Amino acid sequence: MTEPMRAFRERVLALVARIPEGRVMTYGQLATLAGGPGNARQVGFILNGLAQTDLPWQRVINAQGRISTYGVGFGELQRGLLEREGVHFDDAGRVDLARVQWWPEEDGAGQQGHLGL
DNA sequence: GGTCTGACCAGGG
DNA sequence: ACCCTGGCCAGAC
Repeated sequence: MTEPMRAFRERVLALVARIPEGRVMTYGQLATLAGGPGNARQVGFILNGLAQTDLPWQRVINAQGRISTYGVGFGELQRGLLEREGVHFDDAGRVDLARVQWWPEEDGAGQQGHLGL
């Protein structure tokens, strides 16, 4: 693995670790914030195998608000974990990103209107 | 090198 | 809302 890619991976994991309970981030969003816009697919690859770590991997979904892990057998688990955190899925199996997507900037001062406004 | 694949994404029909 | 397409780029052969 190349050095730049290793650094990218570390930044992605660091971001995932900061996602608050009940909130989510998308693959593309993580890629961009980690300094690799366009590397959304790599983020999925990086997260593969993280299901047994203490990182909140379940809080990463795709840009359409859908679970992307059914294909690798973690779909039901991921959805269950998120629902247990209070994330709501609609009839189409999607979450309302406008409400639950998390951006690091929210840490210090709330900016995004996720508080149901 | 070449080629295929993927826990993706945005756009178009 | 759906499906398809092209673009994307690191890994694995």
